[in-house]
Amino acid sequence: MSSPSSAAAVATAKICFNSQCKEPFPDPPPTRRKGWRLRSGEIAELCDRCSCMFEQGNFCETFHSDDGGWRNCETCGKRVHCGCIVSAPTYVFLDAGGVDCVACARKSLVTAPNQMLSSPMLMSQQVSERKEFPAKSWKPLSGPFFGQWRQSPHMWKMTSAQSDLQQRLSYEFDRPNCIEKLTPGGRYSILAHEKKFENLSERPITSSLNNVARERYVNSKIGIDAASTFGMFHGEDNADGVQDSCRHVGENDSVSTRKAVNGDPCSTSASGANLDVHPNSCVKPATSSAIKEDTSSLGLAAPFQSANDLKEPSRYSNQSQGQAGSPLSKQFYPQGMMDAELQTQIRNGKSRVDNRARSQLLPRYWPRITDKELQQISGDSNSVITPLFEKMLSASDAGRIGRLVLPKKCAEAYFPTISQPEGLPLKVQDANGKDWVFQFRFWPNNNSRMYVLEGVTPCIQAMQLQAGDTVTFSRIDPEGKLIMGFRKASSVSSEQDCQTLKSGNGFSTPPEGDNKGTAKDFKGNPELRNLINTAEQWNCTKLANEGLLQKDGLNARSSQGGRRKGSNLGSKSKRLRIENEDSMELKVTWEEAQQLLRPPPNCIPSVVLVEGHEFEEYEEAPVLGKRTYFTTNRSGENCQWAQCEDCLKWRRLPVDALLPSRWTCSNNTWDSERSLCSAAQELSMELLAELIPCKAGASKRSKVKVETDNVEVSDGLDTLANLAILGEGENLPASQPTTKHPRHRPGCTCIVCIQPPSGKGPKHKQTCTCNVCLTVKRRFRTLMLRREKRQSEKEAETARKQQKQQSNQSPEKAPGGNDPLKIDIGVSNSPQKAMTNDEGISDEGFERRRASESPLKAPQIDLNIQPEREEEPSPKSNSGSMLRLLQDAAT
DNA sequence: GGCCCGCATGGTT
DNA sequence: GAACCATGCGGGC
Repeated sequence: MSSPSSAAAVATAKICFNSQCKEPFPDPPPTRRKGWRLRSGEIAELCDRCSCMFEQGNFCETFHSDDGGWRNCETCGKRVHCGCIVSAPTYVFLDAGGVDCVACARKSLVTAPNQMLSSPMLMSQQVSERKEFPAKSWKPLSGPFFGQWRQSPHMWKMTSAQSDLQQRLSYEFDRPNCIEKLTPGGRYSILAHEKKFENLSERPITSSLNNVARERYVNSKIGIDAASTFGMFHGEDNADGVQDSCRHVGENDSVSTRKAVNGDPCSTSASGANLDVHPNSCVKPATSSAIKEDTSSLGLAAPFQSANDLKEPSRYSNQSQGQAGSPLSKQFYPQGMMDAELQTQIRNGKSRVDNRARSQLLPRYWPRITDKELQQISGDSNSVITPLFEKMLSASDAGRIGRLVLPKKCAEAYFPTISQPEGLPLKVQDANGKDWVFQFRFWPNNNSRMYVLEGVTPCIQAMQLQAGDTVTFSRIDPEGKLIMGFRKASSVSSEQDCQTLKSGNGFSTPPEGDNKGTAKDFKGNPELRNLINTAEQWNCTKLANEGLLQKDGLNARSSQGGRRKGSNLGSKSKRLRIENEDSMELKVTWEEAQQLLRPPPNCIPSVVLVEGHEFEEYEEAPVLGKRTYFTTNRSGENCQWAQCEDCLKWRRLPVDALLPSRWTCSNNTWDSERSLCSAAQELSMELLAELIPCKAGASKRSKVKVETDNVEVSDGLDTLANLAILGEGENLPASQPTTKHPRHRPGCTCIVCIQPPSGKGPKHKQTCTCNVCLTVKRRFRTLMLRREKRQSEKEAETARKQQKQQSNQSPEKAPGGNDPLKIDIGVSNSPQKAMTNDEGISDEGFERRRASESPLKAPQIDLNIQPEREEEPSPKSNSGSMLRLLQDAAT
């Protein structure tokens, strides 16, 4: 069992820690020969051979084959040793009994995520696969995840004691140091942990070890590392006066964890009050609370605290197999980051994040990376991805400024502490493995801070991100790297994602399944959204299910990261919006806009059912009527009020009156006395103001301005309504709603939104066979066939008329002149721009599109349309256009 | 004049 | 009402 190398250096040799080997080896060894973590917190020093076996996971098979404790993996049947310190991290106790080897446990983690598997604890336990010290080893324990991430109800329901135990177990087994590289860690249930600790508790506890451990964690800001290594350390707790109640190793461990979490040596030694919790008993609320807070603080800064450990190799290296200076530190601590400040923070055990931060991270920042994605990121390696947070890019984030505003709590939780506005360089790796260095800094702001990542533009551009897309920050262990992934706003329904949910180069999140708690609504059914939105576009469809629409609108806000009202506009489009006073004033809600829709003349809408939702569909585009206001007088009589476009006087109308978008007194066929603008107004403005608050007393424009509180759900058609109002008497360009996209929120998954504004990038191809495209094409085909038929009939009819009345007919009165669609041609100054440009459709493209649009081209809703292509001469012939459309649709 | 930096403002939660 | 945060905006280069 001797090796030549070791024999050559017997004089200064150490003896292999393996009692069945005892092979001497040089001291210091030429190569690192680290084994498992000892109860003392140190690492067993092994000879080359044993070390190799240990690293390969064959140690027990080699040396403990005759020992007891062998069991079979419930999944693969592989023999698993469960009877020694070396094997402790190589198996997982199953809830239903039995054990799984870590490999199987890990698989089950991926394939059958459940509340436990999704829990931070489990994630952390995956870390047990790490070879090297994971900076985050105890991070899950602390809590960014424990309570923020996923926030599994299960987790929330756990008692404090359970939480504590989980945390403790989590970090203990999360620690690569103690687990060394054995096999990949898998999921651990609480039971498993408890059992494991029971096993551990059988080991003798020596006072010396306790002292060692105690000293270690007292000295170290992250004493938790030392104290938590193994349950044995809890002997030290005894020294604190809690020994009697902490006989159980697991319990003791729990206690020591808490103490360590305090990060305060004093509290450690004098924290008896905090320690008098029986291991198996439920932690008293007060104690638990205090503990949690401490814990959270530690955890939130975990990676960096860990890095701090690295900065103090003298104390930590022993525990971490001399990993000081490991890539971890480099990753998390770029040179500039390794500053005294950081050390000070670490030494002081200060936590930048309190429990509040942990628990109050807004749901919109919760990472929504699925296990699947995690697996994709980590690949087949033993890397463990820990989602930290995500953020939907704002316009300014994705703009040229190159500054990504970080949510404060996220920044403080997961990024290094910075005390100077200059901040620190932060190395982040994108999903392609490319490293980026951003400047992580902050601005003082209202006695607070605004954290930003500077220099993100190249990265943003490389990932082809834009406002509305989501960037995700994760940490990959054991490297400890920060990973910046992304999720395109359209990914949930984009072609590729529809089919494979591929993450691409980012971590696209599947539309469903993972957003159980937060992003439901239509987010959970993007195709439905698409269909609805598409229907809006194509047919000016009126969604019968208003509740659905509301959901839609709300969803856009809630599930898409809580975009603010009106904040989805980029600076440019916002300027446009501001400059357009009318646009600003003329906001109407979705419902109001819906009310303005009028069926096209002589057209009976047909109700179609799309995925269970009714759509009122017109074969011809509806027109927008004039907005009116309904009132009820004291006698209970209902009436309707409308304002003359010319004199601005308000006229009372029957409730069933439907007005064209431009309505004047002369159109007042219901009240001949007031059919002239010269006629006095029936009611004074004061009375009207009472009847129609906020409307009658305002200017022409603002009279119809509607409070914007409900705008969130109105975004879709507010501009549509504006068109009607601003249209100055002209019908809504019937075709426009079909080709121009109402303002959707970033992240909107409708088929229009998923198209990049620039026309670049992935988009739905003509051959796309996703449900959205198929449905759209099918319906489009039907519509076009009908339309073509009708058109030819009209043309024939018009031709006949022309022959008869040629002398009286205006040359412009072309066939189909009565077609309301025709009127739309003349509408060129409508503020359609506002409808689209905020969501990414470029102004130029929009202008071009608008310029080239013809009503009959309207149905040509090539949702993948490119502005450049729009410049192509528009077919004069309707039929030609139709043909082309049909061809497209047929593909 | 354009860009960048840093702070201020104000809407939103 | 406080905190957060998107973005506006002024000043400097």
